[in-house]
Amino acid sequence: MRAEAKTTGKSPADLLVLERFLPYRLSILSNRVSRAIAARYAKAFNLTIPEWRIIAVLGRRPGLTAKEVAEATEMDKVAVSRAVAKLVSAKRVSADVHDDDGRAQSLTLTPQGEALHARIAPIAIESERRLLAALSITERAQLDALVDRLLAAARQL
Amino acid sequence: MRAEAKTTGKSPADLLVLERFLPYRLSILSNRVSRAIAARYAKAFNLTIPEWRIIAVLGRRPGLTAKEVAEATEMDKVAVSRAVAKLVSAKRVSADVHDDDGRAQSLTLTPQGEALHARIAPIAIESERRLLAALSITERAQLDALVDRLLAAARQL
DNA sequence: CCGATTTAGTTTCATTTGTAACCAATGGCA
DNA sequence: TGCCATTGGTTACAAATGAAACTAAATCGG
Repeated sequence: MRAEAKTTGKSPADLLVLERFLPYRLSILSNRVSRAIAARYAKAFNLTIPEWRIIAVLGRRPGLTAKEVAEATEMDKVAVSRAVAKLVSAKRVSADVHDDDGRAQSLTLTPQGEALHARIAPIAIESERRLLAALSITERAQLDALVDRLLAAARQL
Repeated sequence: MRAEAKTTGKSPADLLVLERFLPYRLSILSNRVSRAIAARYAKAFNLTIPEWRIIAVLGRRPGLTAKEVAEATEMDKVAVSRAVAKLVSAKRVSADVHDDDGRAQSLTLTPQGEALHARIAPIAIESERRLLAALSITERAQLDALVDRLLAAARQL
């Protein structure tokens, strides 16, 4: 046992235990979950996570511009641009010049994109269901509320 | 309004709302938090997140091998190898051949590494504190328990 | 209407990350 | 003892990501 002189004995190591550190745990949790889900569609459909997010958003809100997609998915515009390019060349998304802005493009799922969406959405939902199976209904509601609050708090960090 | 024939009217889009999808929200949350914290030390100390994790773990548990560090931080061994290489060349970590295995190395913080740890740990703790300030004590306990359960559940996904 | 500024999206280049192949030391075990 | 499968760690190469510069269309001020 190392002498601690007359201090409190609190060293940084006592205060910061990585395994209990919330940011670290959130990162691990998020990675585990994303990887598990992506594993179920990535190779099979040749689809990356950013691409899938765009499909998901366009499925519900067709006609968004790239900028709007970027806002809705919280991806940056470069990521959106690249993913959209791949989706368009795979004929999963069509990009038409926006009616009243020649720079912007109006993005929509093609029938193939729709079909893909229809196939993957259930897989995603099912994964979420399996994850949440570990919690009771009440706990799910708690979790939901807590995550909302943390998301808001994290925005101001 | 589009006709829905005689089905239930539930399309994948109704079921999967990205903004409410837990895996997506966890990903956003984790990114926001990690970026906010990293912003406070990354440039100032020229330290990446993986490097920081290794420092944090070695601070509490000196003498671990690269493999053990990889397990403790849930990083893969390549990431550990690279980060350790940088840390060693920056003289923040020392790597000595392990006593009873010539392949393995025993990793410890140098005095400089210790000093860095002592400076960053409080920053990290403070960030976590600020994030958790959004929650009551009870809620923090709830969150902790929920995250534990989800981490376990996610492992089996 | 014309030039200056802003905005949508793309491209380029450097860095990071992931996967697989690899090297070297170890631990059976015949 | 001497071979072979395993394990700790690194290297090499490809793909993903991020920051900044860039193009082109739109808006604003005069």
